[in-house]
Amino acid sequence: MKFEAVTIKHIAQELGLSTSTVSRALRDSHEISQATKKMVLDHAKKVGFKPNRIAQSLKERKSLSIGVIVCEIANSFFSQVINGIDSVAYKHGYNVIIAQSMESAERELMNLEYLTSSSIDGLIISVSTETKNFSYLKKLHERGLPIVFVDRVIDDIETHKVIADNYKGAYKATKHLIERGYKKIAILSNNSGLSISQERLDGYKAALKEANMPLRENMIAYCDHGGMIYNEVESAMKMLLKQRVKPDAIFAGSDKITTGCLRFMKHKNIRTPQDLALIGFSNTDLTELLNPPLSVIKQPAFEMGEASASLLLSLIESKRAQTKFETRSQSTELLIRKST
Amino acid sequence: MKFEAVTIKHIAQELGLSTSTVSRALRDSHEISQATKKMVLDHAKKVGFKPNRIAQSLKERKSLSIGVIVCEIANSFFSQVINGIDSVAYKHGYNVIIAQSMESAERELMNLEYLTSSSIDGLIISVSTETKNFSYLKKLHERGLPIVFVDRVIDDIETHKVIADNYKGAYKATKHLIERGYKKIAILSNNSGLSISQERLDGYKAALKEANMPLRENMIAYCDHGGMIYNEVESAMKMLLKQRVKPDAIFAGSDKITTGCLRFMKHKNIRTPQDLALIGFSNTDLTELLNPPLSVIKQPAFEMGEASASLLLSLIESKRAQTKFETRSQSTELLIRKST
DNA sequence: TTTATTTACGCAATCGTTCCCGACCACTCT
DNA sequence: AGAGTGGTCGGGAACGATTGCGTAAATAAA
Repeated sequence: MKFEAVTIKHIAQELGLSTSTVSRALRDSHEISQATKKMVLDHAKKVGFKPNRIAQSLKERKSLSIGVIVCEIANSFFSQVINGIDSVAYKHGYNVIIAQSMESAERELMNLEYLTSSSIDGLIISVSTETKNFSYLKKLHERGLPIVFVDRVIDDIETHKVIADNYKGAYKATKHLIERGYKKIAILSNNSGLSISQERLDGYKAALKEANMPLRENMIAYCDHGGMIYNEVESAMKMLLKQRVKPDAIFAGSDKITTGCLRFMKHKNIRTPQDLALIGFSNTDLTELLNPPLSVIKQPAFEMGEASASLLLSLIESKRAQTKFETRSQSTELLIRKST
Repeated sequence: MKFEAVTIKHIAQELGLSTSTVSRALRDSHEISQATKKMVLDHAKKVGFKPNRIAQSLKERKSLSIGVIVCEIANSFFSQVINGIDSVAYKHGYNVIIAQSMESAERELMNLEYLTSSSIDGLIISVSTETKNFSYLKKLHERGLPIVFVDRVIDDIETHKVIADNYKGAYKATKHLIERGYKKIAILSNNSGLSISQERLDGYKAALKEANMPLRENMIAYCDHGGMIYNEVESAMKMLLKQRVKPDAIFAGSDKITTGCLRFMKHKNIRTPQDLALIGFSNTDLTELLNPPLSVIKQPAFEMGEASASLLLSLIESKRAQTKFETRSQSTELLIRKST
């Protein structure tokens, strides 16, 4: 079934004008008389004319849409980021096309190929945990596609990046645990290949070092898919708890890892914080309602989305190729509650 | 800055062929020799040719993208719905363009106008709480735009609809409360203009009636924006608790109302379920980790997204105008935990 | 009155693909 | 030998909107 739209050509015919005149009248060109303009505008309104954006895109060589690739929409952090992106894009008349990688490099690549076949003017991406090969992304960037990284960035590609201050966030969380008197602090990190994982790990290490506490390698565990699969968290936790020296506190490196961890403790009847304290990165607005209310590091997700959209739009709308790029690091918030 | 793409014309020139031949070779037409096909395909691959989807859209009069309008992405129910939509759309080579109404009818209309200016082939929408005037939507539908409603439907418009079995869900929840011995069951409903609100209210009433319990009008309160604003929930709750006969149980009509309600109780130090029981519609996967673990009615959000996308695609791809439409009602799940 | 300038509009090309017509060649069949 | 038949390919017109250029009429300047 077809959706018959009214075009400029219809208006031209019905009014006995040329398409050029109609087009110019609609765009309020100075070379069209007031009388004609009014006639065209009135008629356009009457028949409900809406310019065909596809045709405009083809002509203008831009689509007024931006692509967004995240691992998963149904993740509080990313949905908030998208919300921020959308709010800025909407204001500037851009569409947001969303694709999910589901933490799969293959799917990410397919989304990338699909989105970039001239249907987006720019891209905001948070790479998947699996992504090891950036060549396609790099090629796109070299060929001039405006790209902004958010959260999970790729150092090799020089462009705008928007991140949370992961180092400081992790540092603050770890320091908080130390101040609370915990001695054996384990970290449940996201995939080690991710920029955020490294930064958070560094923050963790720095806090330990500052307190002259030993850095034990067996206190570091990884969830390669960021906790998207619960099993991953479960086995990592089991591994940590099997050690001779068991941790007395856990620092979790992502939203899903944090809640997964809490879920694990609940299943195993591990009391929090008496048996094991827990703090982690998380952006759900439900943390204070949890049992126990979770101490968390919260990222300014919405603001990060806004920032990346602004930066992307500035890239898209700048006339010449940019050479100066910025990395915006936004500060995290430490919310101390009952779990530590 | 511009992203210079390689076109069919470039390939034609470099190979000394016409654009028609190249186009046909790429589309594996029978009227092109194997030799030429191979040559074109190889060269296309070498130079990284990707057909310009905008041009294809213009020519084919379809964009291979579907629009989705929901009130808010950062809402667990809707993000799961979108996830379901995306999974089906992706498989069929469609893009998903997401817009948020933020429960504002005005914004919904703007999104609608924008998306439908020939840039989407079909629409999946869950109307905003504010939407009272469906005329624009109706006009679009009459003009042939394939539309599928999900969750919040409009009865007046005849098309496919995907909903949860709200009546039964609410009935089950209320009945559960009754069986637990609660006598004064209040309902905190979403905006009364919404289809889902009516259905849920009806389920609630039916359960009361079946148990020969009185239906008290002052046990019914509304949150006009579905709990998106916490204040709304707060004042509704205050109103309910100010009554001479105070409720001993609350049935909350949406995700945000449910958690908002729990938040309110926590702030006011109202113990759950001793002072006041709570059950509600919710789709966060954190409910069992809450304090107390929440009894909830869970909707098959992902599946609802899948279903609406399938139905929409069948509408889009059907040759002639459909006249027979279905309303898929998917059953909800009652998860009994500690809050009741 | 003649020339210069403005005003107001139309023609046609363009964006990248697709596809309807032909056209041309090499065969095959009467 | 002439007509018919496939097999391959190119020309060119779409799709809908934009825009440089050309030009007629209207007006101003000389």
